[in-house]
Amino acid sequence: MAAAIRELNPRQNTVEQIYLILREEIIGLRLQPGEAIPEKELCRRFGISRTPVREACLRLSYDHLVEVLPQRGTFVSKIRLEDVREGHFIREAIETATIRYAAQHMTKEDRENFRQNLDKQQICVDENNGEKLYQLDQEFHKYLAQVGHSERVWRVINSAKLQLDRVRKLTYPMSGYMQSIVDQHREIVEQLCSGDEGRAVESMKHHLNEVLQRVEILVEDYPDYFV
Amino acid sequence: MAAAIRELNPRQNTVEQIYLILREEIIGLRLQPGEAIPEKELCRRFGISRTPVREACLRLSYDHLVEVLPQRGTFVSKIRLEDVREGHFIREAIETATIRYAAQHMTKEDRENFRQNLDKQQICVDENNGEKLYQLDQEFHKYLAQVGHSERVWRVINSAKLQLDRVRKLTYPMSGYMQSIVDQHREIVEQLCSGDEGRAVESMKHHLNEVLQRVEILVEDYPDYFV
DNA sequence: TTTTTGCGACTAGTATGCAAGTATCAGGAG
DNA sequence: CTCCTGATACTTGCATACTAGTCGCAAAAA
Repeated sequence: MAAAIRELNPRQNTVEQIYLILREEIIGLRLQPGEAIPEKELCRRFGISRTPVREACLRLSYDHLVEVLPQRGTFVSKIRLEDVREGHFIREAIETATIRYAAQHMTKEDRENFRQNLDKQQICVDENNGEKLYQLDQEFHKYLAQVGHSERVWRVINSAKLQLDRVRKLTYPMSGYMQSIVDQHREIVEQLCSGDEGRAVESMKHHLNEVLQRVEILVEDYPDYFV
Repeated sequence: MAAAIRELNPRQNTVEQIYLILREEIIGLRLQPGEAIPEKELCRRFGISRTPVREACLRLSYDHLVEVLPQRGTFVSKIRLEDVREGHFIREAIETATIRYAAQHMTKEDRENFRQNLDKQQICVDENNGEKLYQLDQEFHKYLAQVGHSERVWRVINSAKLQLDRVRKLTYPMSGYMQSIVDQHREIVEQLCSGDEGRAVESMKHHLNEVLQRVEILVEDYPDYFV
């Protein structure tokens, strides 16, 4: 396990900071599925006591990102394909609803923001920058969910796709896939802007489904990550 | 605040038990929106130390059922109508998707279970037993979500409607409303069983929307519960 | 050789005390 | 009378110590 010590801001909520750091490392696969993460080691790493570390681990366990086994240890959860599929089901349901909602509530400013986001995405493809594309991808879907809504809708979507996200970046190197993602995003935006709600929904479904399909293939290549 | 001491099972996870008890009391309005619930008092009440109490409160705060304000106190959250509406949005999106899914995957056993549940609901209406109807209502939607899925889909729906549930029972006394709920449930099941997917979805939307409408009225009658 | 048993080193669960920030209210200044 | 100030009694955040259960290995028994 990585031993890099990161500075925490003592002014901010310690638990939240630890939680975000660990979550990011689990999703980024720097903490691998099945790996043990003893609380004591996390204490040493962050230079704090067990209490906030434990509370962060508990919160991660609510997200099903770690499993806390009493008197045995804390482990990064392995990925269950069943969970990925159910996350997809939930995500598809909400995201198609957000598409319908956005189609009717989008402002000129929203359109402009989407266009700018898409331009940046294209640059990432050209520069083969997967990490940045992932973030812009997140922003894209987040912004879509927030047209007319608070951050809460996005948080539900985000937590539904957590398990998927853990292996999603592994699919980026597939030939032409990053470009394909951006093309699909662009299609969705164009259909939204032209008011073609029905086709925008279908494009979103197709987009999400392809993401799922790509991930399901990974079970063969990375069997250790899955249950 | 209620001071009843409840026995905890020392064999089971303490935090989980506290969490479930408090959640149930918040949703049942025995702990009222805005009310302070100092951790120390909960310690006395359950006869345990602050650590597990605190962890339960943290978890409740992730559900937005309480607000933990550092150095100030822990309070039962007031209800934001905006949150109720967004919860409705999420719930409607997922529950209509579950209807579509159930329409295609329902077994004979499922049909029978729905019928039995509906019969019990009718008895509750006849006996004017709102508490029991609430539970059967929960079971109804839970069972629907679990046709072909694990409990996880239901948990997302349930957490989306948490804020709504906190005041939902207050609408039951409205004249004829309990019967109306059961009638709507019956309509959904009938359309599902006859394979009329589209109309079942519309019935579900109508059902959920009426629940929302009834709750929105309450803001006037119980202003203290809302922000 | 194989199986059983018990000790030791680990783990998370819980209790407790202190640190640090906030609200309240009494008392004094203006 | 009004406003400011400071002591005090709260609150939660965090650190630490202890409890209790699990795992693995070594040594003893079969």
